[in-house]
Amino acid sequence: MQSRRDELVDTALRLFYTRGFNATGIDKILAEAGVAKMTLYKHFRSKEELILAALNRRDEQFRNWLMSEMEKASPNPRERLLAMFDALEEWFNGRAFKGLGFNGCAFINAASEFGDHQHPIHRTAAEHKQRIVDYLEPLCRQAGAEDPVALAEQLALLKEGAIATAQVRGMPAASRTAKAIAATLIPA
Amino acid sequence: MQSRRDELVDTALRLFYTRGFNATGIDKILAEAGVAKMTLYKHFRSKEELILAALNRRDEQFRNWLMSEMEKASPNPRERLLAMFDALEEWFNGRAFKGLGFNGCAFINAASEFGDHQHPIHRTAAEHKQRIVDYLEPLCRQAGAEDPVALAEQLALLKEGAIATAQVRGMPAASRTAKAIAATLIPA
DNA sequence: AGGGAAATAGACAAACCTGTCTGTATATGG
DNA sequence: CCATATACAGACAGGTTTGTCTATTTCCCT
Repeated sequence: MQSRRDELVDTALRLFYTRGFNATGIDKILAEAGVAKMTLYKHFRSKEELILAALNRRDEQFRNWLMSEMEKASPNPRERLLAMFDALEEWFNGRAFKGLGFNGCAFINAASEFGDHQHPIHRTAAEHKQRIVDYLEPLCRQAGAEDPVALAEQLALLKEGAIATAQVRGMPAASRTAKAIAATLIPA
Repeated sequence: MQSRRDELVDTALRLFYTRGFNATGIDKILAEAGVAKMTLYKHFRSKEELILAALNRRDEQFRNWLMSEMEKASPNPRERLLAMFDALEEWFNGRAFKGLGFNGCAFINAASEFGDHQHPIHRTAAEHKQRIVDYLEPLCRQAGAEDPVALAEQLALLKEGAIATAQVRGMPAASRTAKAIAATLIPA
């Protein structure tokens, strides 16, 4: 059973993700969550804190999803890394998160709306991206990469490129473009 | 000499780019441009039309800059394509557009704030990205690519990945990661 | 069953938003 | 040099925003 706080964070995440952070008012979140305003301000000091909570939820949700997709695809490190791009395509096609169509990366979106790199929201976005790289690196090592750190950065960059391309141009197949490149980079 | 309309569009572009579209109010643009409100609404029917004008200006400005950087780097197609990533690094380090620090890609930002793919602003962003691909393709052909269309898509995806990485993680060196990959894709 | 914590509805303040309107001033071209 | 177009300042309407406050109700635990 979900606490009021959790319902608030879930609804906020959904609305922030689908309609933007600045464009989503507190009142809309409250109405959709069926929660009173004072309840929100008892759990969070401000809208900014709610955004941070929503992004932290998304970080957990997204990385859990991505890792489990990769890990269930194959025990082989190379195949696992390549499976990331198959997972992306599922996401781009709206099949990854129930009730949450693809609207780009929540963290790229957040970093774009809160451009100042010192801003807590921007920093949270940067941390998420770093965690993805940190997850890829040992896999790159296991796959026999000469420079696993560099390869992890390359694969992460391909992932970002696929996301941006899929979102802006409405091109879910960008995942395949990225996968084809990745296949040439990961040792056989 | 610049018309009032041009001053409006320039100021709007600068503020939209550095502080976001929804977060930037009409009044702030008017104050910074030193223009009266009625002048704005004589030239544009709404804020949305001003955003579209600003993005069209940016499309022209950005592609002119990118193409001239590439073309002055080398007459050789392969070198020209690789020079794109050197240009990106200049941009990431804030040296590309006078008085306009790097804040990600204005079109990725726009597509993220106006997520609906049917929205005129989102469409304008998609068109810009397509024009970049259309510029790369003949160069890929001249460089001797087996499948120039596919290579153009790959290079464009690397560009997007570098931009997103540079912005979210504050990592201008992402351009070099992308360039290293590009060098393996373009025939020697 | 009763006491305390938590959630509720709804009003409110103060600031902001976009877009309209009025009346005045400036500048340019014939 | 005057007529016309353009831009000006500033008020205004009507709606939205975040965050605070009060007074009431609901729920849970012992």
